[in-house]
Amino acid sequence: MEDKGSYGQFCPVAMAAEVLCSRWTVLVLREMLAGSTRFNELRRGVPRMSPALLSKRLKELEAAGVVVAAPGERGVVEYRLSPAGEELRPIVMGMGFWGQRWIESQLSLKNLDPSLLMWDMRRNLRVEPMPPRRCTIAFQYPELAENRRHWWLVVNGGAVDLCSVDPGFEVDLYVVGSLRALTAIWMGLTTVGREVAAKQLELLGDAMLARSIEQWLGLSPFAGETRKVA
Amino acid sequence: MEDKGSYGQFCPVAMAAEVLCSRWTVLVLREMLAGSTRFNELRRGVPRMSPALLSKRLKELEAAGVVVAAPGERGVVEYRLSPAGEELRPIVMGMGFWGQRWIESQLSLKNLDPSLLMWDMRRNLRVEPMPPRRCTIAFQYPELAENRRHWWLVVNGGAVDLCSVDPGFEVDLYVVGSLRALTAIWMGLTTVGREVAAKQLELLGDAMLARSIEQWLGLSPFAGETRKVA
DNA sequence: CGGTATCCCCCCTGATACTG
DNA sequence: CAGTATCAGGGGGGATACCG
Repeated sequence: MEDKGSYGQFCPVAMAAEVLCSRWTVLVLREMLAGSTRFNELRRGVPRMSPALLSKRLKELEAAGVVVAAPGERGVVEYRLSPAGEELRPIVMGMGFWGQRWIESQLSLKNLDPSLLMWDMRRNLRVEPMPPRRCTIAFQYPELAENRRHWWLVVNGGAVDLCSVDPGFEVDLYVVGSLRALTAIWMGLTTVGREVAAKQLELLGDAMLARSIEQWLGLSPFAGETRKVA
Repeated sequence: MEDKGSYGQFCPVAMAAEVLCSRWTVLVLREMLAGSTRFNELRRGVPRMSPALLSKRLKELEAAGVVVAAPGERGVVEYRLSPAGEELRPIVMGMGFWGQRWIESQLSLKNLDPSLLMWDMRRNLRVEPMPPRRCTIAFQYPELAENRRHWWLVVNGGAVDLCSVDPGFEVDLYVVGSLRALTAIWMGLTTVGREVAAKQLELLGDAMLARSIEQWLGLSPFAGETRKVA
């Protein structure tokens, strides 16, 4: 009779919490709100989530009317937010802004991950301020193991590609520094200029690209929020 | 090294989700946002949560800087929201509004609970439209077992008391009907007038009080939200 | 690429009792 | 009243392998 997972409360907060507050769920929603639609695309945003669990969550969200799964262009299933799901945007974003304001940055910076960071940067890179030609930006994190040290963002014709293996193009700009510094920049906790001055970051190559980096390197959507804690 | 419960992501959404999205947590926050401060007061709002777990969650929220526990007037511990906790209000309320819009009401109405309903009504009853004298409203749910059938709201000098045992006062108004009907009214899914007309609800006693019931019987904070699903 | 299947463990959770 | 102690059970979810 009594559903095990249910709070047993008619209150809309409780009903909503049953849908939203299971492990990984809001992170999956965050990925979908950011525009990911394919299974493996979603996985890149939640790499530590097992595919079985991601599949289960997607089905749950579909059953709840939040996600619609339908074959896309080439018959491949695409997951999209329903209108109900789209209306979760202010809630998920609100959680992010709250986290940015109230979670100690030291705590966040314990969770460094170059793959997630580069993936985020790829998504938010601003193409317009860049030269119209193809540009290749190489990121290097010297302190990391070889297989996670090198990343390339290739901007070409308005599209941005992220590579973890050398695409072979001539590199226009090298961005070399600690993963912690670049993550802090991404989160709006510091700036490129400050980290360069502090020798945590080095820009090598095209001077124009280097000078305009704060124009084209997008920051986290939450970077502007004023912090209330250290 | 790697914290087990952590998502391992620096993203503020993930950090916030670690704090907010464990079982029962948002319901505890809802209670605190509604004004409850004492342990057993909180328990009344989450009756199916074990005291051990409530205690654990309160400690977690305290560690996260969301809740402040401090001895109150008579040395009894009182739990209050910190500024960070208070800033969760739009998020928790947002979840409620979203639930009201997008969760099928049939689903909510599977979770009927007279104790929660009466506790909510006690909290939101509007004293001003009532006569200045002491008023006793008796609620009866004939279909329920004897021990959950009878409830009394006693309004006296601006204070509202909820009793599940007869306080002994003369009753000014009897509200008799199905728990489902009264819950639906509380949630804004229907109105007193409609349920009376449909014979799901009966008002007996003081005609003035009966006539003004929609003035003094407060509704759920989410009742006004326009529904998008059945 | 896009998922299932399987295994298994740990911890969450619920229940009950108890204590200051 | 305000919790803590203890215990048992179940399932959530992590890891890995596998399949179409």
